[in-house]
Amino acid sequence: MAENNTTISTNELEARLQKAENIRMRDGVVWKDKYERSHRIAEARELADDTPVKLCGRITALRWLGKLMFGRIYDIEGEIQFSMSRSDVGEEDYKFMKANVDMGDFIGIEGTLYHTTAGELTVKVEKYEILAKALRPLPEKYHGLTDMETRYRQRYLDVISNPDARAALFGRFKMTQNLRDFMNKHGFLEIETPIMQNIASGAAARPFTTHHNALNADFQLRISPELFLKQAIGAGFDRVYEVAKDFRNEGMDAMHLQEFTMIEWYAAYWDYKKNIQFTWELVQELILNARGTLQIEYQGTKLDFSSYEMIDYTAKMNELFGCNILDFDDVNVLRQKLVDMGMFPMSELEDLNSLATLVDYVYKRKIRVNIIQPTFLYNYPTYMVPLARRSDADVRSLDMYQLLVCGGELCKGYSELVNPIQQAKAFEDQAKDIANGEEEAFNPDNDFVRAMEHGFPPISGVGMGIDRLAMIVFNQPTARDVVLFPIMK
RNA sequence: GGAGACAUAGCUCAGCUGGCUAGAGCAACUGACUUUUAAUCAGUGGGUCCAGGGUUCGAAUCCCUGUGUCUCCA
Repeated sequence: MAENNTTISTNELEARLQKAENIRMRDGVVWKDKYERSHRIAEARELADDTPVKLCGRITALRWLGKLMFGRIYDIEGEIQFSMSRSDVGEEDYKFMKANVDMGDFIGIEGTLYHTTAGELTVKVEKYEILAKALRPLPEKYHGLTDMETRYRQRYLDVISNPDARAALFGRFKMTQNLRDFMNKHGFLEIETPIMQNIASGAAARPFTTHHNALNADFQLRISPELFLKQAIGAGFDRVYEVAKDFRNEGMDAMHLQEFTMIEWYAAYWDYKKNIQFTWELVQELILNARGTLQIEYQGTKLDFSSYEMIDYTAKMNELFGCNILDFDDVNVLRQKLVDMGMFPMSELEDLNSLATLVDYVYKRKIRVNIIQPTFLYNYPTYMVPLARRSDADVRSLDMYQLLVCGGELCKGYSELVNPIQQAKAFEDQAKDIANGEEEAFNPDNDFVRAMEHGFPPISGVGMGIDRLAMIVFNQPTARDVVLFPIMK
């Protein structure tokens, strides 16, 4: 169903076309160019009775009771009821409205606020203007739109008719706005870095490839903005962030989208401990703003964001493995040990060709799934990430952390590796893993190493998945439910 | 990549082991109605039963293929 072949009920379309023609004959144009409102709907809801208002929006309800009618106009922030009587607007305009205005149309209304006998805030309309005709009807008002395909492909209908979808999607974007406010308030500057890159790096993921005709070269879509953002710090930008669409050409499920949004921020002269605190303040503020409380429920699980746990990743893994995972430098030895312990069959592990993927595999199945309440994991083995700073206390460990909720990673941050000699070596090790058949390794980036050789200050940076955070905050089962227009085949 | 489920009016859904002209509610159309909240009441119209093929006297229904969507697994 790639092309637009959705049919319109014949008599419905004909009726609406005729009404459009009637409007054209009276007004000259059907689809108007503007309307000067006095307030937005949500603003008008705060005003006292008898206040004169001029409002506009899409009609979502119409109830005709003879010489009196009630209707409702809608926008993304709110809805308000209006009433119109034949005596107030005049017989001719009243009849015209009844004959030619449908649910789904846009209308401007002018009148005063009052409360009905049932206690509902209502605009008593004295004058109206038809602003736009809808040729297709809205979905049914009571059941709303439930067909998942239509909800995704025609998301505007979903947003109009399903309050839950509206709350999640509107909330997501308000949250992103809030996020920017928070970053700006703390002295971060929003910058932009390239999406089309020669070789995508900064994460272990398969990229999308495209072709640049003018340069006659293949490019990859970014999988992470990290390397460019750190080069911006090298340029002297002290604190930067980017709300970045990343693209990873991998499997699709409830938690993973191929096109997703991260915010990454980098601060010179901070370490990861400072960033743990900053991350927590940010997450708390976003949840509090969106939900008004730090105790929220996600798909039946109660979550409490008033406090967090800290778990030492290496210590936890050592407990599980019965040995020190920092002592290994050969993936085959560790893999054999896991098989000997009876933790996994060899067939399940044989395609994991680096210590990083092997350890990560075990972590995801044995540890991550059990972490429900907000938890910071910290102290990771150095072989896990080639871009993070080694601990000054033990070079085999990283100054890195992740925030987990409901068995999912919301963000990853670390003190950045700014030692160019270690960085070059780490990329060499990644290149070996790639040569070893490991697909999930970081692509070396020599331009990045050169930038680091020119000198980087102390840095700490974080990447946080906005889609995942929005899923949790707005209690949505899949990441697509917080994406306005998700990709469809 | 593997398995399962689903696809019927603009929307939400019925439609039994195959059997009259495929139904309901909302929406639309005609009419009544000055305080409705899924308004109510009376009447009318509206279908490529996802597409293609097969079985059969007869297919929305059974079988095959395809398309799309969802869920679970890898």
